[in-house]
Amino acid sequence: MPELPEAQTIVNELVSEIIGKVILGIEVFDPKFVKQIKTSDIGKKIKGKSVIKVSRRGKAIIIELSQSFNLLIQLGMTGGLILLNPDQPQKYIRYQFLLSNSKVLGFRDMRKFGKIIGYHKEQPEFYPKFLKSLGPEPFSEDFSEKYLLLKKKNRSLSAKDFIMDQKMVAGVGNIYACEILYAAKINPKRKTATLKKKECKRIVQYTREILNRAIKRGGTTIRDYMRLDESYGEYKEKLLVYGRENEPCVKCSTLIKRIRQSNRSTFFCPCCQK
DNA sequence: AGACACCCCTGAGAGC
DNA sequence: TGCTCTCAGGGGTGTC
Repeated sequence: MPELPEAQTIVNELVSEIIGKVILGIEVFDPKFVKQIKTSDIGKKIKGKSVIKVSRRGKAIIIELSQSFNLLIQLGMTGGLILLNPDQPQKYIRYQFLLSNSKVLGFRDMRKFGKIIGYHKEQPEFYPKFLKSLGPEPFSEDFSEKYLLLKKKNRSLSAKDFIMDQKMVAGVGNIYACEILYAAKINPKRKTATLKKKECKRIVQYTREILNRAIKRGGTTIRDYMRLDESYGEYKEKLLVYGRENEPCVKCSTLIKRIRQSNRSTFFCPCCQK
């Protein structure tokens, strides 16, 4: 399940592969993936344009092309970009780019939650809604203890739902939300209104720390996520609570509990997280 | 505006 | 063996 570190890993690897390359075309195998612009038009819009920049916003990947045309790629639950080898056909490729270096960059997504949006960055009316509503990046100065204190007010949300809210901060999903709250010693069921100043400070600190550590290890592979070259992320072995129901907490040996919040699994230590 | 339910989608794994 | 059911969850939409 790609969250910020997985998206960043893909971006880091894409940079050396596609910057400066010209897009010769796109083949769309499942038109449902193309949003905001007609599937039949996307090829015309990007053909012949070169890749200027590859970046990330939250969990999404942004490919900037010449003439101010951008592609926003949302990975969804199981999506990923991989360089394709024509000799080894891949399943679940939903669309693919043909590049000027004769390489093919494919979007692989088993469960079809991903999407691609094409837009002119100088036409605000077409600017993706998703990008407009995103909260600050976790590594930016805007994401601070002060900001959290302001945002948590008047909200009856749980701490877990709060840090997973993309409008609050961009890029934290279910796995890292569990890990961040464990490191910050905060019970995921706590109402945001009850969070103290020093707890907000810890959320900021550990959000950055954990996401950074995961990026250094190439992200987390639980089931489907893969890197550009199809290798796996190595952060999974560093997870302290996620996926560890009934295993002893590494700090106090209390068994890790699993509950459901907003229809998603939450893992936490009932003893360490107050 | 916030809270919440529901929908999208496929394969793995459990249970019978 | 093979069928059916449940679960995984990011994000959009619709309703109250």
